[in-house]
Amino acid sequence: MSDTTLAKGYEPVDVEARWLSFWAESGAGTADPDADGDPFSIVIPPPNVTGTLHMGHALNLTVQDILCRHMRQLGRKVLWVPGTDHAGIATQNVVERALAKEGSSRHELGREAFIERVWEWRKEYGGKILNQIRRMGASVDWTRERFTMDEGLSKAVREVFVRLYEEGLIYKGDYIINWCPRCQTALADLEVEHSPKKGALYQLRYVLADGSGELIVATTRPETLLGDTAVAVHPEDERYAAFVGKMVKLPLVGREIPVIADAYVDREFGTGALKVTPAHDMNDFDLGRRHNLEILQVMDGEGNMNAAAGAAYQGLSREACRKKVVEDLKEQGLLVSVEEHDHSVGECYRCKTVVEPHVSPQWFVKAGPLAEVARAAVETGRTQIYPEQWTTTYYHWLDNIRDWCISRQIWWGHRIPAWTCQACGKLIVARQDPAACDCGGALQQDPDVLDTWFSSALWPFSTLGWPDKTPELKAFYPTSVLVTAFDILFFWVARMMMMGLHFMDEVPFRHVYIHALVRDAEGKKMSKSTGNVIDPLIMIDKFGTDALRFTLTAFAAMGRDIKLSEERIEGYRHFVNKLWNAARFSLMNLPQELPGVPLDGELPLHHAWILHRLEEMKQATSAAIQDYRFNEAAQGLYSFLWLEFCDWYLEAAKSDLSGEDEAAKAQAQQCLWTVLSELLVLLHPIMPFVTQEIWSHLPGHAQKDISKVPYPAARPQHVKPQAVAMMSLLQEVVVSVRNIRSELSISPALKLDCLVRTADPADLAMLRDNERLITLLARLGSFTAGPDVTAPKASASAAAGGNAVFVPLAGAVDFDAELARLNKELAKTAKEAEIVARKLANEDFTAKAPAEVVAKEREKDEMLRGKVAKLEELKGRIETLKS
RNA sequence: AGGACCGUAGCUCAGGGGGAGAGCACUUGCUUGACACGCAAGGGGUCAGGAGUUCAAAUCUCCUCGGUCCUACCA
Repeated sequence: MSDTTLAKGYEPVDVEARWLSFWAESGAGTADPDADGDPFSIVIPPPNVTGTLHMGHALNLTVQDILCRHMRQLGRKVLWVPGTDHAGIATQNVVERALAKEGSSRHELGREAFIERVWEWRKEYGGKILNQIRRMGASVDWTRERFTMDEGLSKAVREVFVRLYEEGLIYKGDYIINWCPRCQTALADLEVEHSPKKGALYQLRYVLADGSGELIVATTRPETLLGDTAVAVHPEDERYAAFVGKMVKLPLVGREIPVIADAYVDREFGTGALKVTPAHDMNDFDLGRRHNLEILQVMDGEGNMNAAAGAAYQGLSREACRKKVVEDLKEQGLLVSVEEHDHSVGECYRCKTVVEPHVSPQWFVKAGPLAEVARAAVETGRTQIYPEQWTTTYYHWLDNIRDWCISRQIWWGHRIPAWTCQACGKLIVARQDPAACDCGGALQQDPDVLDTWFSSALWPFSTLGWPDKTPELKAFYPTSVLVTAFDILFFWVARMMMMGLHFMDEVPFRHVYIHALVRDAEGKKMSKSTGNVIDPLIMIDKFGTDALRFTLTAFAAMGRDIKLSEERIEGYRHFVNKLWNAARFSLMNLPQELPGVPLDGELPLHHAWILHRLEEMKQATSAAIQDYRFNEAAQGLYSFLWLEFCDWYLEAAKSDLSGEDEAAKAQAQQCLWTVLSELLVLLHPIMPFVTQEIWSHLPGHAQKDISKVPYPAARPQHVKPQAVAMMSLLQEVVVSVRNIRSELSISPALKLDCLVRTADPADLAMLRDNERLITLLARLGSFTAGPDVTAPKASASAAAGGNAVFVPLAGAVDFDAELARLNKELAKTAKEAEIVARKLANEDFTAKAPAEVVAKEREKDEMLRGKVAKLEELKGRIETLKS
């Protein structure tokens, strides 16, 4: 497989396809519960089966994959469970739309045939998203893929439902819930989205039945007056004290309803008198229960007025009814005023229809006791949330939690395991479908299904086989970390916490990592309707998976949203290509058989320096990934590869690789191979494909699958911080020559000479040792360093540290240009020197600041003084020459 | 109403008590033996504003202004 030539540019398409099938065949992600090593496990946030991959998924998958791949490198036993969610309402809507196109409907098909149809749909489209997960390079365990409607997971759902019912934590009752008249189903509070709407505030006249006065009430929904069963005022409101206990005549209807007193009423709002419609308003419902008011429904499930609304209004839609009611009131002189009023209106999160509060028999989970435990688990640190700021949000939601409505009047989902006896009316909740009631009566199963999030809440343990006692459950629960975006913190994370703690007696995950939301370049949330979606697959086809993954990683700073644009991904493709070309160059200079030179003892500066920096990168990269600082890992590797490895090390190594010194050449090959190999392993979790492709061409590796290569061990003998200081002096000398060349417009082709005068023995030794290197990097004809180097008359000069750098110029020197150049550098350096000097002059600083800070400042002071002095001297020299 | 986050180079953003950074864009010069998806050298900042804590503040605290988002309520 080893091959020393690579194509000139990196072409991701073939490479990715090749390694995807390689990893699929080798079962790269397959976990072994009995293997050695500390377990590390993640369950994927299951995307909707019928959905397609969006950028949020792409980021989510990238983060999880980096963690999993890195943990494998560290020798952990890793399980990453993939899967999908049945997304009840959303999926049912999609299939219903398809049916509508065919001129059919679910009612025409009937329940069983419809469900059959959804399964077919799932079979056809459910594979799409899984394939997209594959394309992202996600190293999940495909042998353990799950779907929320699988047999095993359905069993878990039923077990949980029955147990919660037996424990009194699930109950059924007639309550007011959010109802979507279009989807024809109940919605949980969370599934209602509020958006501000322009509306009107109507003031209506309610006349006392005994004719002794009138009350003006304010309302935004005049049509609901048909269902009013009281008028409420604040008990301490003097304006209305006399009215309490009396009856008023309901306008248009004529029914007499009581005036009640309740502290809920806000005296400041409107007129301070509130019409009470228990059947059609959440707060009125509570009010009605407190005062034993009749619950009068005047609307049906489709949002149309029913018989109870009266003959004049029956059959009208809620919108039409409002118009007619207002007209009728106006006619009768009962409409006092109409003013504009902005308020927020609840909409169905799936279809955006205005939600109608609706009283109906529903199933609820008593959330309080579960929430308390879920809160405590985070408080005591059993589960940690990253970034930490989200814990406040998590607490706040749990502290104000209301019972969770879990029944949905749709067909696609887990059917509620409850039966009512047609004979005696007994309610049976059971694990196994019962045949008949004890009384012998026939049973009818509850037609409703469960909220999709009910099954999602069990995901961390249901996917591992619960309620059976499986090896997976034993080895991998609790999972290590949950990776998700904040928008499902309540929907999903909090509920998994509740269920996991209740049924497993242990948190579902040790950590929760909340990552960014991916937005468009303007910071708007990407959505199909706005048309600002960037399709990850199109980006993958265009720039490659690695470029996309690296982009997302580099921008994935904790607690921040990502503004993504195509140009950015394109930019990181250049980085992938840079790596490719660095490898290409390396391979051109590496033999098939590694020389096997040991890299110890005193090494030439550039080798010692890059090996030291590599040690730092190894330490920093792993630490950053384990702390969820993915952007730091990516940015560190980016600048190491580009600005250090490519710009300096490879250039420096050219002097060895193309030279005649065979020993130096062999040593350089060994060092280059070592750094490149380990760098590939470091980059692999972020960019699996390109690193694998290069790896497969590199000689000397028995393990051809880079995903199986352990993280490189630390080499303490290569930690040499002095090498960094020496290398930066070398760089400073080289840069100063390049600067002279550039600013004095000297052709790059022209070889210059360079002389350095230095009083420092260590600097001198280094400069002399690296003559060949400096000559190459600065494109010199000759290089001389010494303690008493004299400056040729016609020469440009610069300061490198406290050393003088001279570049003799063949022709006439432009003294003015040279002076300007030196002055610029002097001004910059003098400014820095002054800041440091001022600091050191401050006695408080030298007395109170930590010793190492003061020492560092003194060192800096010395260096800057030296440089300033040198620049002044050089400047003086030019001035003398000029005159 | 309550809460969270953000304001740093033209743009997008890192950093988070001790030398103001990156990418892109910009200027200049380059067929330098992997790379023009490139190389080299540059220009560019009141770290939103104000006050405080500190020997030292872009960084911590408070206030003001501007922006984003979440939760709740809105008869």
